[in-house]
Amino acid sequence: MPKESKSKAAPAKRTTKSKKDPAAPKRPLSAYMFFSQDHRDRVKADNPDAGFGDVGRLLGAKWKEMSDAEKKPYNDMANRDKVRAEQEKAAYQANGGGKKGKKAAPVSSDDD
DNA sequence: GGCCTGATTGTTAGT
DNA sequence: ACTAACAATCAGGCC
Repeated sequence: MPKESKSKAAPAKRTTKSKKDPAAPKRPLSAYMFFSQDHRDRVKADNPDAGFGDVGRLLGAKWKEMSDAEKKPYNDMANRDKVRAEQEKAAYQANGGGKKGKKAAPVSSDDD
């Protein structure tokens, strides 16, 4: 069995904050992201009165109820997105990795 | 070498 | 424009 529980699972305090990486390669969306994109309309259709918290909760709840096979297509999308992220990271590293302000682009032997 | 943590993704809707 | 739960994710960084 997979070791999912350990010490992680933060309470709930992150949100788009902090910004240490200047180039921020950004990560690939997760299956949930694609899932929401497709279900956002469906959930809203089922809960036209539901706002964000309601939809979000129901969405996640359903997501867990979904079978791995159901998530498969979403995983596939997330998979392709991951590849996309690879390009970002690659370019990100090619641009300085995570250094401060540095170009670092040895394209030619002599440029300066 | 292995573990962990942080940062990010997208949704909506209100402020 | 941002933030908030919802879940995944994953790669790099640190011991």
